[in-house]
Parts: sequence; structure tokens; C-alpha cells
Amino acid sequence: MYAYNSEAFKAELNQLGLRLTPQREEILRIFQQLPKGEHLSAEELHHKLQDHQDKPKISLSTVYRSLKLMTHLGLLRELELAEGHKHYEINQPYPHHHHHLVCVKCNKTIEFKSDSVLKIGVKTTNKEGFHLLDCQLTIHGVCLEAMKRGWPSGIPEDWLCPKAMT
Amino acid sequence: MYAYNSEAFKAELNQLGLRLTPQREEILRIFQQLPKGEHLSAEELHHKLQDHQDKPKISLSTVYRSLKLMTHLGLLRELELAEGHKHYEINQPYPHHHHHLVCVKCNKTIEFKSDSVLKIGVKTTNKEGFHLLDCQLTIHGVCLEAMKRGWPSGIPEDWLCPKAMT
DNA sequence: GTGCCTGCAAATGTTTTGCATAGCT
DNA sequence: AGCTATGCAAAACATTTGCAGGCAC
Repeated sequence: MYAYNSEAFKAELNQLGLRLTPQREEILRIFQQLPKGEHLSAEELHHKLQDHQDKPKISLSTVYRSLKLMTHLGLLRELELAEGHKHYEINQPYPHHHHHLVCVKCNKTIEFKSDSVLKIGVKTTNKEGFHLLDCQLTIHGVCLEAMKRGWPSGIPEDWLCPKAMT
Repeated sequence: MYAYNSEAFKAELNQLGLRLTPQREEILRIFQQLPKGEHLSAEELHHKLQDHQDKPKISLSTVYRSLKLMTHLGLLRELELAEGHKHYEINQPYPHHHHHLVCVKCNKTIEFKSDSVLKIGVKTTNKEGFHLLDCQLTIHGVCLEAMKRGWPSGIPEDWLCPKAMT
């Protein structure tokens, strides 16, 4: 869990016998420039990469391969929120490290910080002899607005029974 | 986040205008009888449901629909570990509530408990006005054995570069 | 020059959906 | 009867993979 730049990324890749390609460098750049709180799906990242005329076009396969690699290096974190597909964001070190609260009905997502969670993560990985890559608390719930909007419980808005389709 | 039984499940369903069917009841039973620490994918659950000759056969669609419903009720929790597909387990109340530490290289999974994480979950949902359904801390890392087994870093064992295929 | 990396297209695997039938209440 | 739930098969969707050519080291 470090803040990465191109050189550090290259060094780490080379140490493994892997290479820093323009594609990998560009993907890192996109994530570094992403506004705080945003995260991208593979598809969204791929689309963002097509915008730059002067930059190399990057195929969806490479996007997937790079996301997997960078996640396993601890450079990115893979988020499993409520959108139906994975999202990725750069893995920020303390004190920017954060967690997510997600409404299962409307998918509203709120970020929050917690030093204690990170401490628990470090303590647990040390105890078990793991090398820590990422540590994320995900809370699922129903937000106030979604509850007010009609259902007495946690039934999702896209739930397919007739009552939901009126 | 309660311990559920059939009656409580039926009551909650009826309150929403939904029904307790034999299929839903059977799925709940499977999860209740699942050994501590085990969790099932949709496919695995479906397979387990075919074992009982006297019980109704349950289609895969129904399995998916039920898992979605029960997760949104807070009865099950959806786990996103490293296996490539979602797993489900019954949502245990305090003090059985637990979290997961996962090795991204070999998929080894260790459960651990933490009262403080649950407290943070409750505090955060209260503050934001959410109704809490589930609260899970997932830590990703590389375990000692996986590190010893050869790679100097977090590259996954199924990583597809030639070096990994020797 | 070696062998990792990419792009393409096809394949894979999971999850969702439309529709007709069955079954609670 | 009215409405929800199921089963089936097809569809949709995200992600992975084999292979030939390209390129970082």
C-alpha cells in the first residue's frame, strides 16, 4: 500500500521480470488523475483510454490483464460495490485510506475513514503472517431515502415481483 | 442481522406480500445446517439441493432469485472472496459475526472476529441514517506459504506470463 | 535477440430474464 | 380470482484465453 509513480511501478515490474509498457503506464496515470472518490469499472477505464488520440489504443483484454496485475501488486484495490461489476481505484495509503457504505436499494455509496479498521487489518495480517495488500470494510444497508420511498424493508428496487412494477 | 428460523422468515416475507415457499424454506435450512466457516456459491447450493430425493427440485434461476432476496433482507451475506464467483453464508449476529482474510495467490481464507469492526459498522450506519444489513471487513494479502513458494511479490499463481508456466 | 506483452476474436462462466404454468391466500 | 413463485431455455454480461505479431529489455 504505497503511493506509486511510474518509476516505482517500473522498478517493481522489472524486479519480477515484467515490463513497463505504455499501456500499463497510461492506466496508472488515469487512476492517479482520477478525482477522489471515483472508481472505474474495466469497461469505463477502457472507454476513458480511447479519448486520447495521441496515446496508444488499449484493448479490453489488456485492460483486464492490467487491472488484475495491478491489483495483485497492491497498487489498485478491487471494489465490490452494488453495481453488478467490479470497480477499481488506486490504493491510497494512510491517511487517505477509506471504506464504503452502500445502499443495496439505490446503490448510493458513501466513503468513510477509520484508522481503527486499518489497524485491525495490519494486526490481523501480521498475526497470520500475511503480506497486506488491501483492507476494506464494506457496509451494506438501506439508506433513509430508499426506505422512505416505499418499501418497508430491504427489498431491492429492481426486485421483480409485480408489486415493484406498478 | 438476526438469527432466523422459518417462522421469522415467513413473517418477514408475508409482511412484504411475499410467500414462504418450500424452495425458500429449504434454502434457508441448507444455510442453517452449513458447518461454521463454510459458504456456498449459487452453483454449489443448487447442487446440494439436488441431493434430497424427497424434497422439491429447485431450478438454478430460483436459487439465484432466492439468494438475491435473502441477501437484501439481511438474512444472508454475499461474500466476494477470491474464487471468481460470489459465495453466500448465513448472516450471523454478534458474537458470531466475523470477517475474512484472503490470500490472493492461493485463495486460502481465514476467518477472524472483531467486535470493534461491528461497532464501527453500527456507528457509521446510524450516523448516515442507514438500516444496517451487513458489515464485512475483507483483507487481501499474500500468505506466508504462497510467498515462500516462489514469487518475490504479489503476482498471482495463475498469472499468465511464461515465467509462471515453467 | 529473447521472451514478455498486446490485440483480436472466440470461448467461457456466471447471472438475468421472458414467458407460460403452478400454487398460495 | 388475483397475484406471487417457479422452471425452462434463451439471452445478456463480464471476464478469460489462444494465438500470431510487436516491442521492451
